[in-house]
Amino acid sequence: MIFISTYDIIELFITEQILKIVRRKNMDRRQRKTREAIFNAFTELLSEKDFNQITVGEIIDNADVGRATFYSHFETKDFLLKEFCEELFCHIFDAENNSGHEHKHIFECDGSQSVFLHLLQHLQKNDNNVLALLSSQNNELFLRYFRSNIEILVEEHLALFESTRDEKIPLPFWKNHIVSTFVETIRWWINNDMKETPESITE
Amino acid sequence: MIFISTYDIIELFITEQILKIVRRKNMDRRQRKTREAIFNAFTELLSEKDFNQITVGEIIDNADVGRATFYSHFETKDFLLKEFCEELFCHIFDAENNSGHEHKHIFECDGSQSVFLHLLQHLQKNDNNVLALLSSQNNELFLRYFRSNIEILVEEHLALFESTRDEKIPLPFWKNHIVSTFVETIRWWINNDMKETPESITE
DNA sequence: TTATTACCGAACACATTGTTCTATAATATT
DNA sequence: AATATTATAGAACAATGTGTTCGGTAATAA
Repeated sequence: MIFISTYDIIELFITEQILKIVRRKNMDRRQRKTREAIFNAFTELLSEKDFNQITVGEIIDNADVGRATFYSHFETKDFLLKEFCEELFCHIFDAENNSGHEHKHIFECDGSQSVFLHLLQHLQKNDNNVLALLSSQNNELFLRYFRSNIEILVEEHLALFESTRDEKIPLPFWKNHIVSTFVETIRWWINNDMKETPESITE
Repeated sequence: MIFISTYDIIELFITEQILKIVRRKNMDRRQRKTREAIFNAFTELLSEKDFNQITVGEIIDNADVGRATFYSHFETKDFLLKEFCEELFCHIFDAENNSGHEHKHIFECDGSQSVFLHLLQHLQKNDNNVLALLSSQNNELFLRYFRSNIEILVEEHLALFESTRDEKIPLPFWKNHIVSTFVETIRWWINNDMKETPESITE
């Protein structure tokens, strides 16, 4: 016999991501403000120059925030980037759930074709200036994060692509190929000012 | 009537790359030694840690070279990386010309299939520890340089791939797709300890 | 109203960068 | 072989960036 407490069940549903969001909404208004100010300043700087050339001094000047305050929010500049990306991509990949409601998940559609379509449409809406970041000098940086998210999605919905797979091709290679094609197509698409989406999908 | 002086002809053949090599061979022995010492120290550090976390201090300590000497060779750490990569990939892509002589160029073979084969074989020989670099924490860094070299090669030999191309697919997209597949396959191949080459090629 | 908490701003030690200098030793030139 | 040239070591240097600490102040929570 297995005992499952209500606490266990709750814990099952409250993922780490959700916890973070809840924690953030319950934050002190001052904390939210400075956090947002830092993120905004950071976004602006990222579109201008390389991440490695951005100094903490510049960030806090643009955000109009004290030095000590910055370091009470983020351990280092790299942690700022990490949290920034998490928030950014969490937003992209979850936005449909919270707002639209016409489709619950980016992959839960007709077939594997609409997967592309949805993501591209989403990018076209350009929430949070993702496009600016993906096409900036730091595109490699963000494509890396972007890729890791895509990898998870593809992993979860590998069955959708199984039909087009040749039996001779080893699975991990096939997986890598799908993800790479996905990411590289988007990279190309963004760098070439975006043609229409269905056309890209047919490929 | 067009006049072409011998000087012009010579200039046609003496590319910038060759000039660099010649200049390097005529260098003072001391210069060559320190340059090599710095490169070796740099290689070792690159396999250990992230490029951005490597300091000039570490490099000159490992190379056992004075600080001023380093800066007389390389303007900054980034220039060191640049020259390092140039020498590295110049070596990979030109090695066959200078040594083997069984085939003159990586692309001048039977068909598009052996292109893969040659490059993979070349990587397997692991000249200059390219593999260590391509699979280190800095793999993104080197794959970027690697990619730009592949791009040039593909550009030059685009005709080879024309046969497999669907007419509906725009050319620049097709080019991007070939290069990406190429690079990403190699990335996967290296990260998975390299199976046999012909199998990868058939894909 | 009171207690808590986040903020500012300034100062601080520390590390890294890139420059400049002189003396010395290895090369190149004649 | 003698001399001129050039690269190097080593140390000191200013300039910049990092991350921490502190006490006072103002906003928020209780």
